[in-house]
Amino acid sequence: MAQKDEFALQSFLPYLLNQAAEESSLAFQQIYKDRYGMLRTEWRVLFHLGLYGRLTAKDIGARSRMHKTKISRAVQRLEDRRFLTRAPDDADRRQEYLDLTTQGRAAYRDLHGVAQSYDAALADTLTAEEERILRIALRKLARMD
Amino acid sequence: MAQKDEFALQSFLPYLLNQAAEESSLAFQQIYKDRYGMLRTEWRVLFHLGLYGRLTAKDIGARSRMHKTKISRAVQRLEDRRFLTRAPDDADRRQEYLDLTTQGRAAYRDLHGVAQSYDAALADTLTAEEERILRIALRKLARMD
DNA sequence: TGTTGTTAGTTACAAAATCAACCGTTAACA
DNA sequence: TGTTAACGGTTGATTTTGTAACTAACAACA
Repeated sequence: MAQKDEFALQSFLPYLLNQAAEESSLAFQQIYKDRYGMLRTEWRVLFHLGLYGRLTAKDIGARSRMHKTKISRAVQRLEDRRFLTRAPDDADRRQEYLDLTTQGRAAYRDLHGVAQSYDAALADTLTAEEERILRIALRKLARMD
Repeated sequence: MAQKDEFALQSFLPYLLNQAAEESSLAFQQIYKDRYGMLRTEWRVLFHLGLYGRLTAKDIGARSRMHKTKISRAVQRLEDRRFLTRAPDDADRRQEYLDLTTQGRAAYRDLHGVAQSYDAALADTLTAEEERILRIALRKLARMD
């Protein structure tokens, strides 16, 4: 009655995904932390603003699926450190538009470049086919398709 | 002088990996939390013990790459809730062997089964080829190969 | 208008993760 | 042996996150 147990922890997709995610973001995390004292949430907010321009906190939430309290705190910290400014929306005074400052845009450009080469380096550990399929599969799993 | 900027946040591998990891572990997380009041760290420790049998905290750390304080606290909580016991190692009294209790093994078997079908459901959203390549690529990125 | 419900964002408090310092034990080696 | 370093594991202080309740503004509609 030997029970076949091929299902090791290492084949559990959420576990694998987590390990790969952690391992792959470690070095990059160190960079935005060291250079700009940013946390991951802050880096993400900065990235969204750098990429799409003026957004409200809500917009960022919709795109990133970060919880609004996380965004609120990240925006606060980025404002404190002069990476962004808030502009009231007169048409709807519940929300505020967020804009990167000159300093914010500089940080964005810097980190954008780092991310780009970091991504290329990661992809280099894979074959072209693996990379292509990986991106497709991840989009599906993240429900981003 | 239009600068081509194809590098969106959504193509950054660490970001994609994180989103996929979060999205894919959400529902499962709810299960071990609801059924056994476990946190992710605790579930991981339980799983390692269920899968490999008696281990020390250090062994678990080496396999999972969790920080030792996380493991220490997870072990503590699992012991408090009678999912595992500690046995002193007389050959090296710095470390302790950890063993699942009957209750611990039952929880492991239950969650193991859930994980198995959960994994199958996730894989169902992918083609066979995508799944195969995905696992290979993730193993490489997680440096588990 | 006025009441009720919804939305954008913040805040307060509890839960959890991180980091450094720590304790007892073992290893290395003069 | 005696001294110093390294190791396994724990603890405490601080930081970060999660959850819920909150405020202020808007919307819907009687």
